[in-house]
Amino acid sequence: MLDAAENTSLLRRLAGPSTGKAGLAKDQTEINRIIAEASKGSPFYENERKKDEQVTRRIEVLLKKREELAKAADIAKLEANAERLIAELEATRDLSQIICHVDMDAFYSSVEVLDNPELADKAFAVTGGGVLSTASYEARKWGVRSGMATFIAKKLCPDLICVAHHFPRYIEMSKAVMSVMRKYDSNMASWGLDEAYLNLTQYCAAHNLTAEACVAQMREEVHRETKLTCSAGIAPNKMLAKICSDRNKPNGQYYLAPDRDSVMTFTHDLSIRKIPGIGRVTERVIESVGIKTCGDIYTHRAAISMLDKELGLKSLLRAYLGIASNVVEPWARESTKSVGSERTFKTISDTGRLLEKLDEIAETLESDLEHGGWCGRTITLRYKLDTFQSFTRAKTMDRYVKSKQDLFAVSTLPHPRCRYDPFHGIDGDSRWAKSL
DNA sequence: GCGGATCAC
DNA sequence: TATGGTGATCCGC
Ligand SMILES: Nc1ccn([C@H]2C[C@H](O)[C@@H](COP(=O)(O)OP(=O)(O)OP(=O)(O)O)O2)c(=O)n1
Ligand SMILES: [Mg+2]
Repeated sequence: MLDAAENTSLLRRLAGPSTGKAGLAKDQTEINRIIAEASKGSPFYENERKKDEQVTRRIEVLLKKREELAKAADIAKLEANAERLIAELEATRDLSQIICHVDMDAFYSSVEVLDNPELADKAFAVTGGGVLSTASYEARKWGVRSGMATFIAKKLCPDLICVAHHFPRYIEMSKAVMSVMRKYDSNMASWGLDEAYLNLTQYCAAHNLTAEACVAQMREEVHRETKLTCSAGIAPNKMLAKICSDRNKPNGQYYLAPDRDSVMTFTHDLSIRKIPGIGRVTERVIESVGIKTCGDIYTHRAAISMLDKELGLKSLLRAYLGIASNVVEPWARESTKSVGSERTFKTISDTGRLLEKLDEIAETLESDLEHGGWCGRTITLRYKLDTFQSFTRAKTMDRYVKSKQDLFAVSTLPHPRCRYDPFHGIDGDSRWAKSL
């Protein structure tokens, strides 16, 4: 039995991020109802429900602790602690750099339209492995989202067209986009296939351009060269720029002026969920102590100060102040810490066949390691049951390894939790420290 | 160092 | 007839 609050949080978990934007063909309550209806009783749904309950327990413990600590709390002292940190952070505020975050619009979908113009303005999604990678903006009007199971998306939008993904094409188009943008900052940092951060300070100065004109020009050039549209945010640091790039999506840009007042006004009513790193679970936890917006962080600074370890006072204050890193650096090979390969497959209960499957996955990983020139010391095996529960077993070797043979060392570790359960999926995998 | 949880695309 | 793949980080032990 779910009480009303738990039910709400579970529905939100299942529905994924709602746009919050106008133009929904169905209202969000109706969307949630259809998703719950379609999911109910499935092993996936049950697993999500259990995880959601765990979070509920975690919140209960947190609130109890707050109650306990509040009895003996010296509010003035707690607030002073927060104020001290605020002053410390404020001293590091740097508004001198023009940071831009660019995010391609419905990236995989847009590439599919290039290759099949029939899809333009249609409700369609890019699928693989039973879930959607992304959906066209037409499809999003029906509540269809990234990460959603294909069969649920079809219930929300019966006319949804499903297209299988074409990764090599996305990689190719990503390269084309990135090479246009890199002309504006040779230190550009790409994030995934469809996002990038740039520091435009130098370019703007050298070409006597305002930040907004510079970004408009860059987006125009990207479109001319690739026929793809993107959205951009311009702000004094990476966190703010990323949030801004979402404001005028699709095919738009948003400029946040580099002065303290503009930044503080911007963050004041900003939902904490917009902060990169604050996802659905953290949002729920923070909301439970009365914080919904970045402005609320200041109001509740004493409580957060008290629950510093659980909530992270410093990082929340940074969100409140709109202070974050403005360093933009290109990807460096040394920053890679792990390389892995995983597959989900139909349930296998037979140990022999399971080991065969693990062999295939290890083979894939071995090949990826070879091509990338990687090796590593810690090997992690991840496996998932048909209940969707997943576990990991890791082993650190006394030398760096890369062969399939060596990867298998981890397969002989005991797996006490799954002895009597059929496997659903296994992830052969490994984590790294060093390149060859 | 290990395992679980969370997050991002 | 049905819920992906890759990589990173943080916390408590
Ligand atoms: N759970 C997810 C999220 C995203 N992607 C892929 C498909 C997207 O096209 C691409 C970029 O992710 P975005 O979050 O930027 O989403 P889109 O670019 O599709 O749409 P938007 O216009 O909202 O940026 O990454 C994925 O495979 N699985
Ligand atoms: Mg995008």
